[in-house]
Amino acid sequence: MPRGIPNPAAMYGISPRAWGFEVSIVRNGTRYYKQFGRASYGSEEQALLQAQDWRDGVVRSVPPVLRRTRAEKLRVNNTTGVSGVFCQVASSGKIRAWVAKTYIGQDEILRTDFPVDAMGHAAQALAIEERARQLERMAGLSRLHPAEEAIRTAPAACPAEPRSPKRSKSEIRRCTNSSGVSGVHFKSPNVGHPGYWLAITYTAGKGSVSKAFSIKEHGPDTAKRLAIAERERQLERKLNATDVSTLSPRQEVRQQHATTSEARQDL
DNA sequence: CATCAACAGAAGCTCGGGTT
DNA sequence: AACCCGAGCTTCTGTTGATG
Repeated sequence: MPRGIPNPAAMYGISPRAWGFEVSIVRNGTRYYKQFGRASYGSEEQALLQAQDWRDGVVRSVPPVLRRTRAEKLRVNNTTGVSGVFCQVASSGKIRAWVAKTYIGQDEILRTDFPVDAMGHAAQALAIEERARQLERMAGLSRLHPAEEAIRTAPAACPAEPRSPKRSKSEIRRCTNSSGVSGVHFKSPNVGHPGYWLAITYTAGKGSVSKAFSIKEHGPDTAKRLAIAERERQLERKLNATDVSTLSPRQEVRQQHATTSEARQDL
């Protein structure tokens, strides 16, 4: 999708990525973003559904600013101190008129001139008053994406399709995984060796723990089963040890980020 | 000119698999 | 069992072009 052209409604704020989908929506200078990987949610469909759910939550909980609020905000190039009011200067440098101008819509732009010749010093005050009247006619919220309003005003319906919970990184099975279970692989040190199944789990800052189950001792099926069970125990120990008090500053920031994201989702 | 959607990619974490 | 490297995945920030 070329830049500047809005996505179709279903994909509002959502960009497809090689690994899944990314949601990115900006409200009043704050960017709300979250990524939904295929691997984390089980399938492309689940990743998209959950991306849409999260986006809808953001759109509902953070509405655009009022059009009037936006119109009243002073731009850096404003020279009069009142938004929508400016003076028209003649080529001689003399102020010709004070003007009140308000953009109501594409086919309705309000504009009233107050010539200084006819009205004298009152022209400026009259223009400011006129601008206030013009703003009275400006209603509603800022228009953003064509789909924004429909999403915001639609009731948050119960999803027809069930949502699968997000998996932790440790639970994600890479496309290169050969065993079918993340963190469990078959090892064969050399040609003559019958090999063994290895359960291995990495923990940031602590390195990895691993345990091997020899084919010679347990047989291929039992060794694999034991490795899978060991991997589950390793994950359990890892999750139990991941207490907030033990997190590194960076991890803590991430944890807080995730929490605020979820809180937003609950709004 | 500010704000937004859409896009792009760097950086860091984690895992798989080979090797010792 | 441990180490190492390359690659997958996530997080986060920067850029571009449209719009009002």
